Amino acid sequence: MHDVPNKNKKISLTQVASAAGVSKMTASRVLRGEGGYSEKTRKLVMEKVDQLGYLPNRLAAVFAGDKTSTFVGVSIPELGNEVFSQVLEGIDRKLGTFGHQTVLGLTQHTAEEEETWISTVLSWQPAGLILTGRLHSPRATELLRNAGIPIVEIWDLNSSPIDMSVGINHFDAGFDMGRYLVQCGYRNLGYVGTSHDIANAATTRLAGFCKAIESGGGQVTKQLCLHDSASYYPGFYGTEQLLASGTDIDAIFYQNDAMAFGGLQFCTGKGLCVPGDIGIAGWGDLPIASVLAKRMTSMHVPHLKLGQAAAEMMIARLSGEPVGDVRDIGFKLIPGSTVRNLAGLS
Amino acid sequence: MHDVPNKNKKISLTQVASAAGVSKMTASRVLRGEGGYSEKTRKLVMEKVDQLGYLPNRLAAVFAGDKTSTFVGVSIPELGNEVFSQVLEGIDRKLGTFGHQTVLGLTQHTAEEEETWISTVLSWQPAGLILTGRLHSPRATELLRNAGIPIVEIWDLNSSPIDMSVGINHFDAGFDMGRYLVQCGYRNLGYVGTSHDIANAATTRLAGFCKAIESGGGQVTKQLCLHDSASYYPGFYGTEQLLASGTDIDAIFYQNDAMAFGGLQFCTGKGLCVPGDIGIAGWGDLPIASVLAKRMTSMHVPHLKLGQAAAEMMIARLSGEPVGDVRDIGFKLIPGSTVRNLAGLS
DNA sequence: TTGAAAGCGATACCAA
DNA sequence: TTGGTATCGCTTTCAA
Repeated sequence: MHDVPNKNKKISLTQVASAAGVSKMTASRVLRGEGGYSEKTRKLVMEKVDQLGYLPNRLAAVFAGDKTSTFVGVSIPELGNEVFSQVLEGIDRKLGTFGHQTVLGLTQHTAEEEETWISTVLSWQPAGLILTGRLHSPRATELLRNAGIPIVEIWDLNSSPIDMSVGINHFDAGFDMGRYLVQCGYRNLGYVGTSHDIANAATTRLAGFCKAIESGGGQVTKQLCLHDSASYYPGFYGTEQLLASGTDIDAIFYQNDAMAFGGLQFCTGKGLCVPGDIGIAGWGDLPIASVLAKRMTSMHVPHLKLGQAAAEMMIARLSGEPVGDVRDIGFKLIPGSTVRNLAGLS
Repeated sequence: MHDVPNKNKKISLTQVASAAGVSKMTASRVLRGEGGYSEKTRKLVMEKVDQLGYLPNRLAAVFAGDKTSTFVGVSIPELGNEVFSQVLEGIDRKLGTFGHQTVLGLTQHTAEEEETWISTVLSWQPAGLILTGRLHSPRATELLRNAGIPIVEIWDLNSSPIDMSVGINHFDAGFDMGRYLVQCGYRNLGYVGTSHDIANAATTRLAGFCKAIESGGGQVTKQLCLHDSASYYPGFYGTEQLLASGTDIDAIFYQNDAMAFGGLQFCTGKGLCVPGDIGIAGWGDLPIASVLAKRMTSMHVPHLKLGQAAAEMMIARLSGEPVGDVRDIGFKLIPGSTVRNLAGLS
């Protein structure tokens, strides 16, 4: 049908070698650029490679060398939350630079999905694993401990990781946000987020937040955890639900900026002034925040950098360089203008 | 350190078999549930599997069986554009349901990156490939034609695909949007998008858009293609640049809703009324559109469904079911309120 | 119902 | 600078 010479025919190294009139070992050496052959031989072999359209079978190579593959398994809860798509982008770009491939796993925030995915991906002899979150099922934990490959747990900083960890301390980040709102004079707080079957970073953040509010003499009157994705519309209707309950909330903390923007739109639509009538605080300093007229009160976390850092730790470990176990990537409060700024911060 | 029996030891099928006192063929049969063994044997083998913590080596299995793996390579231009993260989510979830794994490739919209990635991923003997876009380098095209595995080209509908294709006709979609704006009375249009080294769906869309505008007696006075990602802030500053050029534009068409929202924010910030002073049309009907006070004029495309459809075609093909070559997933104009609605559509 | 032997495509190791 | 041979973990094939 198409006049390509090798349609649907798999060419093996042996065929290349015999076409070039050398042994397959020589051909193998040339292809790996390992050295130990003459320039003439190299040319001859490469010529045949092009001619025959030879594609190496990496499966066989890994298998023969008793090595791991260049795969890195990466688990992410969901892509609908922009936070995680940024992290994934950071990881994949960096891994790609070093010749590794991402094998993706969307766990939908469940430990069960994660466990299934871990055992499958391990059977492909990956070079390493990058996992979002620190909570795994008992069997998953055992699999990970026995895997004998580098493992980076990201997002929620883990002071005693299975192997390595990159992220931030979400309790502290939540606490800082709570403390800031207290400083701004808020006492009667609400929270809108999403819930999942396993405790996660957002839960930890909320715990830190509550702690700070309570320490400051306030309280988190109403916490709403929707069974939905952490996106714009859930922020919108979550706010509606929260305010409908009639409690006299003076500010709302959201799981991320997307939800916060949804909430902002709901409030504005109802004729509420932000921050005059109600304060709004988001999380993540997501791209949308950069175009809003009022800077969103939020917490900046370098998501892309976090992903890159995770990939870098992985690669350093794979190349035998010394790597620290734990890396705190940091966060930064964005005071913004969607809460009253009595704190005098800028 | 941990009292697990098999820490860092790889258990092979042979070891399981000898522990169970059977041959490795019997053990292999049990593990694959292939039949041809007694219940007693099955129990015995499975017991040892649990005891030893055996994890199969799928690399070896694929290799031995001379089959393809359960990998499906999926190339996506970028995750920063929410359109693509939705498509990817649709693909991965569906593939996962059928026991396949996504090997991700972010091509950054370049044919060169795509080519490199294709040849790498092919060397892992994937079951199939799902590629975003229809334009590939000559070598990539040859590799794809010779790969002998199912290939789905998504996003930009391809009437003569390499193998299969799912998506929409972007020219038609762009044309429809253009025609609608003409019907609404707009004649002097602007465009803000991003550019890449290869022509892509957005380019095709723009071509259709221009065609419609010109057929209607208008013109697309200014087209801005930024070297940036198709996100909020580029929409914002792109609009600034466009309007600074002084041409008397009455409406702007954007590459997607995120950019359009950025533009909307810029216009509003400058005191322009939308759609009174200027019309704004986005693309994709992205999640943010659901919380805006004014419904964004846009084009709905079922991104998640598109991803799922691609995965379904792949799986149907892999299981030998008959599959059509081309599937049009459709689009739907959202008239919205960010353009003057003289057309009387609702 | 079970097992023994061959072989998948490459690399490691040792010899020439 | 080159080549022969064993081997990786599993499945296929054929025989018992």
